[in-house]
Amino acid sequence: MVRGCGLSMDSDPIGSFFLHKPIVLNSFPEDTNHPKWKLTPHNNMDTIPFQVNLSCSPNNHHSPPPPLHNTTEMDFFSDNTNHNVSASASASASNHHHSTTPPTLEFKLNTGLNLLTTNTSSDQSMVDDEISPNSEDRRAENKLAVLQAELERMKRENQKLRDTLHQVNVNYDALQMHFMNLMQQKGEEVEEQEVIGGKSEEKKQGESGGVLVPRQFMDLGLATNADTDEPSSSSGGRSQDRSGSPNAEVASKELGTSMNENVNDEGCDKEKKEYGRGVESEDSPSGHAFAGDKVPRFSPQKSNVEHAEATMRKARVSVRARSEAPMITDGCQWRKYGQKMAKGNPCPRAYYRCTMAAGCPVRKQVQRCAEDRTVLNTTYEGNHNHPLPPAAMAMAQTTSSAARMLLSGSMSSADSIMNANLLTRALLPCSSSIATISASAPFPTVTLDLTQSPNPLQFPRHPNQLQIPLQGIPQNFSNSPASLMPQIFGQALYNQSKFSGLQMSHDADPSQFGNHPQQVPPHLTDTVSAAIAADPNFTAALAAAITSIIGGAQQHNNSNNTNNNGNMTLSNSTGNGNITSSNNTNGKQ
DNA sequence: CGTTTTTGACCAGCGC
DNA sequence: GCGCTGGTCAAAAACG
Repeated sequence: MVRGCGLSMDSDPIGSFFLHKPIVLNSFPEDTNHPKWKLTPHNNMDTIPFQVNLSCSPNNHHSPPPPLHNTTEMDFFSDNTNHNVSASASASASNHHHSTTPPTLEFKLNTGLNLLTTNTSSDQSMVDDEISPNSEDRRAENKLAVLQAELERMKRENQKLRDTLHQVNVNYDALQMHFMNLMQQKGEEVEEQEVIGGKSEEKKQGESGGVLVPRQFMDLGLATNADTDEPSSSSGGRSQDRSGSPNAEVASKELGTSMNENVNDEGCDKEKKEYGRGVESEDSPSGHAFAGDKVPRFSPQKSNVEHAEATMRKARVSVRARSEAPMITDGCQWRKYGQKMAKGNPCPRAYYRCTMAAGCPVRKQVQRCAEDRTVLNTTYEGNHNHPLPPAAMAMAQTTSSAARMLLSGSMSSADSIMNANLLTRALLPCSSSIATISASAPFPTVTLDLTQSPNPLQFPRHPNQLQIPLQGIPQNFSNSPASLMPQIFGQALYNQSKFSGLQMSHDADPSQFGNHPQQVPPHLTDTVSAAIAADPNFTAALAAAITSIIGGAQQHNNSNNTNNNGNMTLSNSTGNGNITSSNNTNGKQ
C-alpha cells in the first residue's frame, strides 16, 4: 500500500476514469468493479460509461450531487432526444424506483432502455388491476410503440456516436502517422549529429558502462530537465554528492539520447545513490517517453545553446485547482520528502517525489494558496522515466510537453496565440477557469488555473503583460469554441489511451482539431463542462491533457522557433478572445 | 518489518 | 561575508 500518496490509484476519483475511458462507446468499462462504477445493472453495452459517471459519481465529494432531473447531465444527444430521455427517465424513476439506491444512479443510467423492464413490470402490475382488456391492450400497444421508437432512437444515437468514434480514430491515426514520420526524421538527424560529433565515444562508454538501460523508446527531441538536471540540482544537498556532480553532468551530457539511446553513467549512478532508495541503474528500465529529454546537450554544435539551456532547465508545470484534498489526484504515486514554510504563505509547502519507479526524477510541490486555501497549487517538475498508468499519463505528459515547450525556446508568436486560444477555448466552456501559461525566471512554468474565480489576487499578472488580440486563429477555432471542447478533450483522452498502450509519448497536433469542428455533438460540451466544473481533480486531469496537446503543438512547430528567453505569459481572463502576453524578467520565482 | 512521514539540519543561490 | 530563502537529505517516528 502506498501511504504517501493520497492519490494512489485507488483513490483516483473521476480523473483517472475519465481519462481512461473517454470515447469508449460500446465497450464495458474496465473499472466496473470499482465501487464507483457499480452503479446499476443497466450499465450494459448500450450504455455510455462516459455519460454515466459524469452525472452519477457518488464519490465526487467536491461537488454536491447533481439534481435528479438535471437534463444537462444527460445532454449527450440532441436536444429533443435529451428531453425525451429525461422525461422517460424521470417517469420511470417516479413510477418504480423508490428503492434505497440513490435515484441519481438508477435512472440516469436507464436512458430509455430500462423502460422496457420497468414498464413491463408496470404493465404486469396493471394487469392485476381491474382494467378493461381493450384499454389495457391499447395501452400496451402504445407503450410498445413508444419503446420501439425509443429503441430506434437509441440505435441512431449509437450509430452517431460510433461514427464520431470512427472519425476520431481516423484523425488519431493520421496524427500518429505524422508524428511517427516526424520522429523518424528527427531520429535520423540526431544520429547524423552523433556520428559527426564523435558520438562513438559515448556509445563505447555506454557499452562498457555495465548496466545499460534503454532510456526511452522515443525521444521527443528537445531537452526538458529531468535527469541531468536532477543530479545537479537534487544532489545539491551534500558536499560529497556535489563533488560527483560535475562528473554526472558530463556523463549525462555525453550519453546520447536519441531513439533507443542507452544510458548508463557512473555519474548518474553516483548521483542516484544519494536517493536513499538505491536507484542506480534501475533508472529507466522501461524507457518511457517522458524520460530524459536531456537529449540535445551532447551535440557539439549546440553546446552554447545547451549551456544556456542548462541555466534554466527546471521547467515546471503548475496546476491550480480547488480541492479539499491534500493533493490533487494525478495517478502517480508520490512520497513526501520534505516540507517547508515558504515565505509569504502561511501554508507549508510539501515536496513529493515520484515513487512509481526507482530513480524517477519527477517531483512536485504542493501548497495551498495563501489567499484562498481551498486552492491547491501543484507544481510538477521533471519527466517520468517509467511507464505510467493511464491515469497518470495526462499529467506526466503535461510536465514533459510543457517543459519541452518552455525549454526548447519553441514558442513562436503564432504558436503562442494558437495555443493560448486552444487552451482557453477549451477551458472556458466549462467554467470561468483561466488557463495561464507563464514562465517566470529562473524556472519557466506553465500554470493552469482551474479555479473558477478569475480573481486577480489569485492570478497576479506580471506588470509588463501586453494584450494581444486574437489573430490568425483558424475560423473554426474562434467560431465554435463550444464544439472545440469535446474535440480537444476527446483527442487528448484518446491519445492518452493510445499512449498507455504504446508506452510512448505522443503529442497531438491541435491543427487537427480545427479541421473537424463538428466531430462531436456539441451538446456533449455541456455534459463535459458540467463534469469539469464539478470536480477539481477532474479539471486538473483535463488541464494536463490539454496542456499535453499544447506541448505537442509546440513540439510540432519547434523547427521554426523564435526565441523565448524572455518569459511568456498567456492568459485569458475574460473569455472574450483576448490573450495576454508578457515578457517578464522576474529575478525570483 | 518494511515503507512512509516528520522534521531538523545542511547546502546553494541570491541580495545586501 | 552574512542573512535569507528554497530545496533536499536523512535519522527518527509513525504507520500498516
